[in-house]
Amino acid sequence: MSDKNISRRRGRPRSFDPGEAVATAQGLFHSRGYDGVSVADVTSAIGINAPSFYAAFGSKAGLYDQVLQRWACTGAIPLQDILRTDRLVEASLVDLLTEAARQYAADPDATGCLVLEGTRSNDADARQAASAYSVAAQEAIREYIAQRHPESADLLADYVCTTMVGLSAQARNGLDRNRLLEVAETAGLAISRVLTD
Amino acid sequence: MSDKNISRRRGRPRSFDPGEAVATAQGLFHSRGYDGVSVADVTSAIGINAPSFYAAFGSKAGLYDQVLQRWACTGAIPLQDILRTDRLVEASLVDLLTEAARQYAADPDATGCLVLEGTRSNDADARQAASAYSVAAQEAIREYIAQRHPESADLLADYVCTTMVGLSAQARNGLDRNRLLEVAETAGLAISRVLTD
DNA sequence: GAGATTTTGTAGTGAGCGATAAAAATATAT
DNA sequence: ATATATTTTTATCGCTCACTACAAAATCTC
Repeated sequence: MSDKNISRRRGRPRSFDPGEAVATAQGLFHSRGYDGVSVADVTSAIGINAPSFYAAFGSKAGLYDQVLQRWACTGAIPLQDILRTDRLVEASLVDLLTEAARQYAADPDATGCLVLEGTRSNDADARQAASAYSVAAQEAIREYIAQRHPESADLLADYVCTTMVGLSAQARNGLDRNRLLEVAETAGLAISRVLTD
Repeated sequence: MSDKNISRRRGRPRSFDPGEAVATAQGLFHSRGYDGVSVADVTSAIGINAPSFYAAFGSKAGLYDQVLQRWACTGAIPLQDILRTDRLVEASLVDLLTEAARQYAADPDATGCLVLEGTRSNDADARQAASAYSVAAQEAIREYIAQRHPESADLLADYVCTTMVGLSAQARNGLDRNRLLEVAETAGLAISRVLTD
């Protein structure tokens, strides 16, 4: 066996790193939304021409799929760290909302939630791709609540998700971190009320 | 003075009623959003050609302005009827949220709030036009609260508006009337908690 | 080096967008 | 009847969009 297991692919080598390209595209999509970013925007940001883009990603929707995957690994709120069994459900849910508020306002050039905003695109493919992640998150939240409060799980999951959607939209409307945090904490009052009655 | 004060305009008469055209356009914009409706969609729905459209409305943004005006007169939630002084502030605000939930899910082909969704358009002009109505509504809510609870007005106005934005988005995500209503009532718990502490 | 393989840059494609020029059509004013 | 005013129809315009055909360039295998 030769000393280089990593035999480089034949042919002309790529002039760009697809991983970095996905990261760049994630920033664009988060900042301006799927519809607000053209393929030309992406290629010029990466520094490549359109054919290189289509050879690597297939289509704009294909790139978006990879951006969403990257987001799930690196950018998403870590639900399993927040929805813990070692504290009250209401404490976890309030933590989730306040963490969302912090994250949605963290970068003034990329406000709101990439996925929640993606579900509002005018492109059916992009909407469906983002919705898959959104639905999965809502279901995870619902099951977490149901473990200890099955009778309130549906309602509270709807309430928490609606609040997160509202926080994301308001972040994009320009509300700053403090105002979002106060809204998140106010929403927490309703959660406590539901779970302690 | 002649017997016909209503002297008809000279020239070829219009083949369509601009008022009805605005109503038709309102339905389209509410259903598919500003970006999701093309001028060709509007003109074919009205049954006219593009030049007639531009002669009457000037531009797509001009039509949208008239749609928003019409919405304010006929479709908006009547804040002055709901934010009354003859009942508790919390009762009015909960009524506002539940009325929003009802209205946002009333027509399955035109879910959510025309204006709140308009503020999320990719077109800067449309965004600004819709935001003017949205900001005015938030300010009216804030001032209503401030009359009796000045210390909570900023926070509660943010909270109520964030909840309404969330309800509108969730209505467009397909949540039915009952689920929206339950979310609205849950949000009301937080309002009571803020105002009675 | 010869041939195979992959990516590159150039230069487009067709479709849809908002908006318009020009002239025919239809009304009133005199 | 003629002139004037307004809207109509027809046929575009220029632009951006997502996407691609094609051949030259760059690397590998042999």
